[in-house]
Amino acid sequence: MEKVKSMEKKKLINELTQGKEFVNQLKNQIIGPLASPEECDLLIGKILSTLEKSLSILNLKALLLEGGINNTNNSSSSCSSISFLASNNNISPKSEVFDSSRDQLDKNMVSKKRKKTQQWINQTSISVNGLEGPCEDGFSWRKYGQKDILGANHPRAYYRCTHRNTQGCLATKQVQKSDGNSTIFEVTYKGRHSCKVAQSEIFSLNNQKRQKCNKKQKEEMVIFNSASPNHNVENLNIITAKEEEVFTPFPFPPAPLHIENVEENKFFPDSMAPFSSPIASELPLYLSLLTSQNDEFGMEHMILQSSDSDLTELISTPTSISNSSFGGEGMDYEHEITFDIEEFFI
DNA sequence: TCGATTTGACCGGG
DNA sequence: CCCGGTCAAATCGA
Repeated sequence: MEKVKSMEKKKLINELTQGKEFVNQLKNQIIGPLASPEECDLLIGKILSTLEKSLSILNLKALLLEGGINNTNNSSSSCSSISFLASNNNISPKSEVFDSSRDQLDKNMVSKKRKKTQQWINQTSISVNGLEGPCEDGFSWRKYGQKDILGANHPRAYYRCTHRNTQGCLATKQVQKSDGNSTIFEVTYKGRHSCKVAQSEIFSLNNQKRQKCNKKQKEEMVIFNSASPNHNVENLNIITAKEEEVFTPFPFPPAPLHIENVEENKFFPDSMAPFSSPIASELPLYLSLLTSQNDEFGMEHMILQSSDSDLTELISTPTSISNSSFGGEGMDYEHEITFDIEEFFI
């Protein structure tokens, strides 16, 4: 295990160092008078590649961690279950769901009394042209409640999928302004979209995004190059938010992120499991998607969280083709895995 | 008129 | 009994 850690560390450092070099080269290309679009494109490709490899390594690490927690090291059938802490800035303020789930985890060590639907926490910071609000995520939501939460400065809003009645889509989300930074919205997704409308939108938008990906990356590079040297995350958020109308809204957290109890992998036949092996062939594509999402919506981090899902609720969800593509229903989540880069190599 | 939002009431877990 | 989550009637607005 220690050897594996050491190797991963070296690989990761190597990849990140390479990436840094490529960025420097790109910087010189852009600033220099002989900037050629082809070379920039090539460098961007290299940078993305190193980042993807780094993420792959991080994914592998998370899987190993999960195995350690589970004490059932069947990582070959596990899905990645990572909380992405993209940077140390804007560390998440205390997340209630997160903490309660941590309690849940502790309790689960003793008993499995209560089951909850799976949930994700997505922090967004959007402040564009004086307008503030959580970013669009590609789905249509209907607000059904608002509640003042004890100890929180801001009320929590409850949304459910607009297609709940028509298609029985049981996805819900909760939106709450962060206590620490009122421009940050903590969005907690619960359940899974089963509505066809939303998913077809997502698929078409994702396709559009892939086509425009390269072009967009160039644009971002230019934007960042012209930005002040000490631009921060807020800058990023503003830039990415402005691009929202052009690029894909943040889709519902994709299935491969879900934590899955190894023993219950029956919901993921091998042929369907997005991470049937720690670094599967689909991984680069998936990671590419993932990083794109992060870029576009300025997520300071995206905490993935698993808890026990409500099996009965999930079973009642109408089945559709796209359901399976979103990761299979009825998974019974047992564990919460958080991923802290700082502790990564301890 | 109809769909979305607001908001007080209600429910259930802890 | 407290608190988070949901319901549903009232209200809004396009």
